[in-house]
Amino acid sequence: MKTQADTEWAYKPESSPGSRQIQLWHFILELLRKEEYHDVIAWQGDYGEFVIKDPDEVARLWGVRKCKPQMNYDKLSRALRYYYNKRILHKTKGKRFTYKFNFNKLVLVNYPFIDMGSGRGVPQSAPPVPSGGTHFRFPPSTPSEVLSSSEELRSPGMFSSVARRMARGSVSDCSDGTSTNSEMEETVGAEERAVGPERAYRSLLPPRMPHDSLFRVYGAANPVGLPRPAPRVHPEPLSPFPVSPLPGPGGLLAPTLSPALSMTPTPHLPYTPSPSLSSPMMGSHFSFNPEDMKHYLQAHTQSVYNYHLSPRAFLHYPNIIIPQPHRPTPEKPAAHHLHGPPMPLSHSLNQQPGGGEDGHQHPSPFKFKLQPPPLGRKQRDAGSSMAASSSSSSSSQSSSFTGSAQKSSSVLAGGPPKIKVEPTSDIESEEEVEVTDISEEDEMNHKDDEADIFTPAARQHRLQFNNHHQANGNGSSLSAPFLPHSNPDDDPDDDEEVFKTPATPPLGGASLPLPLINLKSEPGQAAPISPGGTRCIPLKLRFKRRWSEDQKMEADGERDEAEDKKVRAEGEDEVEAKREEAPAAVRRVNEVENGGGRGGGGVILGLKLPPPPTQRRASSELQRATAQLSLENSGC
DNA sequence: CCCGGAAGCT
DNA sequence: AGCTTCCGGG
Repeated sequence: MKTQADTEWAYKPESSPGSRQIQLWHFILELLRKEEYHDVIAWQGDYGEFVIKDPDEVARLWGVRKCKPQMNYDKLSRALRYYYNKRILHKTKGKRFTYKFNFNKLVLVNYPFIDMGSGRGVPQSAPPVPSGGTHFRFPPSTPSEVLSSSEELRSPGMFSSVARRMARGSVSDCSDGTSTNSEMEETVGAEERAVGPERAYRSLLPPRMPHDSLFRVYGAANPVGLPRPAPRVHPEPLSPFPVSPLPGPGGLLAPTLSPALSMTPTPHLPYTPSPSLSSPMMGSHFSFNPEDMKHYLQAHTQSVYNYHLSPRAFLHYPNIIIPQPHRPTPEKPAAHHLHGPPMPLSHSLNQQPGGGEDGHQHPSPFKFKLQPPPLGRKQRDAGSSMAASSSSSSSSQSSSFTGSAQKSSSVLAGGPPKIKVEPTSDIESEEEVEVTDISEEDEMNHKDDEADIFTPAARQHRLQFNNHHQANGNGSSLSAPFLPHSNPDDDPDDDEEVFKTPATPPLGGASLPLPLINLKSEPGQAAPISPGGTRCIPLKLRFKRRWSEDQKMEADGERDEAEDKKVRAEGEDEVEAKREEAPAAVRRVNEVENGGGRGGGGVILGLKLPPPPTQRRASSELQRATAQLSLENSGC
């Protein structure tokens, strides 16, 4: 077994063996979210894409942080490359010093609140991600990781921890993480606050902004999805992070809401039952009653599942379930299509029914699982992986579920937990052990059974997802997790494959577990809905439709490295047209920017966006701060 | 520049 | 596990 021990390390901030210290990608994120460093590294382009304007500086900073004076871009880039396999990052081909995070659902899901950069200039490319936390990890790709879940990630805790971490200064000292806790430099806080408002606006403005939606959702929804991170606790509205460095085992619920959230008009939070989904079912009579909530949730969940969202995400929250797709419902598919405002869906849930504010501590473990590593790459994977896979088998789930599940079962599910259990059939490795998320498998293989059931469309959908892989970055992955469709943009970046959130738990899970199951089997309870039997299906269909439309419109572009993809399959997808890549123009822009930036140009750039329609503007603030770098130098 | 294998460190 | 170092290759 794997059990916690194995996985723990993942969360552990600094203590874990192996990795605990700050991880490079965390560090990158950290820098990205700070204005001070916009001269050296900044979001740019597609969602999750960033450019290192000053490689040497970034490397230097990294070296400082890790106390590796010898660090240089060559080494740093190697480390970055190392992330390719993990699927945390990938290179944006054609653009120098430009990489892209594979944000996916996972991140969002897990750390929705994070706002990434928030900084002002954050382009759409900026994904909401937690920046500073060390704990925060992407989904694991290995088996062992898969299970990880426990400690921090688990719901509330996770958030809090993340938040805390965010608080800490980025570069700062070289201290190992060991004692990190104490550290905290306030620097961040101050800045952030100041900016707060701006950000907020920023987020509001952009059409697409995924984050926005997320934030909102979360804000509103927090309660919903998670056991609720302490809702009321908001630290400060403006301040992005609460500050507590250490995560306590349990306790900290810091609400780490993203600034955005706070900023956002709260109006919807509380109320707003989510128009979107409301559709048939709850629409009219939605209330915050527990029951309603339950139904609501279920419905969403189902939809989501069908969509291929990762179930895991949902699983995490036994009781509640997930936020669901933010997207407004599909009712109108056409409506602008797009970016529409993210609707609130989740928020509705948020409110926990009944008073729920209180407690909640569900232990749901958040486990993330990632996909198997890159198998594609070369020999290494190939040979070994194959072998391994065969052996794999199931193992698993048992461990994972157990605990948490029990408690909350009643909530949603009511029914028997159906969680699934697939023995991982083919999946490669133990990874699957966990709950076996179907989704993953699907994604990977695209076999999905579940979805198909519902409709062919679904299938397509998935395929598309898979195929896209890199889609343009529409970015939107954020929503993906919760919402399948959120913006038109959102596409799964691709990585969807990679990041999946595994879900967790069991129990409560019962409700969520598998789509198939749910749908079909769920008897009374499950069906939340409405009178007819329509319940989920309709929704699903709608979503799909929408999705399809969106996808087509967007057509993703870049497939860049098809390498990965090739693995998956061949098949049928292809429907959509893929654009070859972002147009040259884009590149040019980038280059220009880059060049300028590095040279001292100082230009920030801001915008550019390749993709579709939405765009955003950029802000021009930048320079301000190089001085701050000095902070870091502290001494090692 | 960028890519990854390989070895080594923690 | 997660880099860090080196390094040959494109």
